[in-house]
Amino acid sequence: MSVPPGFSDDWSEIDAAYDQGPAQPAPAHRPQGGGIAARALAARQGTPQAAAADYLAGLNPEQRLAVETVDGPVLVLAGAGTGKTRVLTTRIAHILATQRAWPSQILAVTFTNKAAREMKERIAHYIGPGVEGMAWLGTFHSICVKILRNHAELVGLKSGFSILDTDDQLRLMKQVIQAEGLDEKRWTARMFASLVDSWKNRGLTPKDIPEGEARAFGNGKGRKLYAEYQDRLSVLNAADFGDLLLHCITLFKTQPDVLKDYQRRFRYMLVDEYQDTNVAQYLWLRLLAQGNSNVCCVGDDDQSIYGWRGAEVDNILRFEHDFPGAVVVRLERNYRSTSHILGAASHLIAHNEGRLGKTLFTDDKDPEAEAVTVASSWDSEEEARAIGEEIEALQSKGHSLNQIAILVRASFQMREFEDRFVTLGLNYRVIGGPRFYERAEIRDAMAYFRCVVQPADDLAFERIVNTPKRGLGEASLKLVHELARASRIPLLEAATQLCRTEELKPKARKALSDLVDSLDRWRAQLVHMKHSELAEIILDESGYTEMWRLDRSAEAPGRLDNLKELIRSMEEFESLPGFLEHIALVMDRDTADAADAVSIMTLHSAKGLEFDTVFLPGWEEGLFPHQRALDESGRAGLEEERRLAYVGITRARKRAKIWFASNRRIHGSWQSSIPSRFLDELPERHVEVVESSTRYGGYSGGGYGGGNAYGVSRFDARDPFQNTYSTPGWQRAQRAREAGSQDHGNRSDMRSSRTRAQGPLTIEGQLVAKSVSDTPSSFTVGERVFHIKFGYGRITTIEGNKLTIDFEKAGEKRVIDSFVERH
DNA sequence: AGTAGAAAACTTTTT
DNA sequence: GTTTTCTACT
Repeated sequence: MSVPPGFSDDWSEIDAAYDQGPAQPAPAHRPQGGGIAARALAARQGTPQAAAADYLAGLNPEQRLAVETVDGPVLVLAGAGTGKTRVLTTRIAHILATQRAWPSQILAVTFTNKAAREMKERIAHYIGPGVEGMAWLGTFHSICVKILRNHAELVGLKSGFSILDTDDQLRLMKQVIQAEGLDEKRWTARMFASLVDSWKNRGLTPKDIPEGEARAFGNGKGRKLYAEYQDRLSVLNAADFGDLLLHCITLFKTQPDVLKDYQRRFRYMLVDEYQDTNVAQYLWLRLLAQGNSNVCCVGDDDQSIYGWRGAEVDNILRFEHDFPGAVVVRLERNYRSTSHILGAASHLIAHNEGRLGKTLFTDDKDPEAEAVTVASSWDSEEEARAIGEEIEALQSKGHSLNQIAILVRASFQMREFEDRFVTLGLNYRVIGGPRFYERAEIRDAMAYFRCVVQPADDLAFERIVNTPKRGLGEASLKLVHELARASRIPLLEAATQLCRTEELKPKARKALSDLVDSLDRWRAQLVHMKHSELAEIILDESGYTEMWRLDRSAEAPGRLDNLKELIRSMEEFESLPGFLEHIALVMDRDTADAADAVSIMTLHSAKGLEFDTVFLPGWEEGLFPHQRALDESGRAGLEEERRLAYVGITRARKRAKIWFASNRRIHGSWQSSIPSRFLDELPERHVEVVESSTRYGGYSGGGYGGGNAYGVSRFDARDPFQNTYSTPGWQRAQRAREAGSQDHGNRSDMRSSRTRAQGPLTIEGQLVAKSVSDTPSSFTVGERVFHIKFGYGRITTIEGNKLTIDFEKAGEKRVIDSFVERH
């Protein structure tokens, strides 16, 4: 297999640059005109500082130190909004302008494609089109792929290896588990996948994993399964995400020459979001940095939110130890947010232990600055409604929707906002969300392409062999599999051979040989046909497009659109292999949406962004902090959730608006909720508790005998470092919850005295919606009741507080007793 | 072989 | 509430 086009070119160009070697690149090669590099060059005879002032101007002393300390290890602790990206990009500009290295000799690593793209754009500002020479600016994964493509054979792969997505990965693991004769229900592929992932994140190959962990899975067969899986991958000439790093590390460890080559190549290394690196990434960097130690890591321990996928905050905490003589620069001057927002965020994050500790400050002294607000609502629906209203109000005051974001903890929260905004006709865009490439139709299409490009890609073949339906069922496929296994050949090869025999039923044989022939034909066309055209032909001739055209379901047209979009985006690439790689690594599609729209996204995907106004809904115990984080990771989990909260608040420039709802639907049933403990951890002087306009919320409360669940006293003066579980507000909230369940029996009567739309009572609201109850309902079978949505009906069955009602108009429904009234 | 209907499982975050 | 997976039927 040859090197896919697009790589070989890069490589020779880089080699050329590399061979020319150090410090004095010929001026002729410099980007034409404009950039600072040229100007710096011109000013070279004069004082370097004068020339430097161009791009160094406007940096504060700390930033400047971070930029100018180019030799030796540097750790930049950059708090939120302190100009982190600016430092990184200026530093690169500085290295280039001072002729210390060629663009191709700088390794700049980010985590997301977005970050890489952004960095590239910003560097282009300084050096013009010369950025294109920065071949080694990218995500960890994309850089690893680039390296592996050139040395694949040394780690048991061929250069054209394919990169598996999670879907393929799971199917392959399932096969491995089955082959071992294990119960797939007891040992699911999903469990195995996360286990393997965690091993790979720690840089462990099958032989390295601790015996205990190896034994814990699959009746003690963990290690064997892992080895088996890796074997299958290498037979398939494929790598999963974790492999990209792992193989790279193996390569560096086993091939000193190769490592040395890269060590010399990368004269300067920069790592963004260092707090998110996992052990494997750390090892990788360590190996490269052994050459020269010109490593600059930028990060913020307070924004480490990816511990669940193997990120080691420890990497950043340990930096000085790992890289002796490291210069540590703290960036604490915040240029983004008002002092209220900073005050709230800093006070919150101060509740975490085990942080390097930074104190953000700002010069912003705007007397008009708005305090961070905390508001409450009856339920999540009303939360969406109220936030929608606030956004409309902002809009009518001339605020741009692009400057407004809603940041949620979990993606299921997004739907309610979408629903509401659709009703309001408010423009919104969901960022993150289900990825384009993850959609079934895109995957199917990609599987076709993969089969054409990589005949040995069994997983792709399996995916499309009977999509669309060709009458190739289990029985036929079993034969193909058996032959493939027996002769150690790829499935496609086995299928081809099988078609020449009489083993298959005539119908199946015809179908299979048609497919095989088509694949061969397309492969032949690959050479001389434009890849986007060929792609269209493949989808048409395979009957795949037809399949969706005939599909009468609501999604079908959208899927066809997606396929068109896929073909269209293909045109931007030189070749089919190049495109396949792009899809595997760059999961997000560019939504350069110009339209004015509110952004809706998760807190995780909001990292690195900023908005004038940020809405933070769903600050409730169990949701945020998320129950699972607490259950699985205890205190560390809580601290990570708190960092997430910190990230959320610090996204705001001018306004941060926190919300919580008293009731939320989780897993389909209503659950009452109590306010997040993080609310207790906000400092009173920067926070304003807002009276909910609709008065459902439990926040300011009142009226309920014996005190209010979480009102007034939430911000009682107290020691800020006290254990959060014992804060007055937290305890009170818990007491209120207990009181609530005891009183539960009474409340249907209270409830029936009013309709839902009028009730101002706050605590009652919390109780009403409790759907899980062993207290018997006060209703009786046969009673005639009224439901706000379904109208009148008669109760046929009662189970606890769940009623089955035969409605006159709506038919039989199961509803919670609190939503009906006697009639 | 394929489909329809029902039960079961699953819902944190993602390169 | 939704999606996936299994089972039973055509």
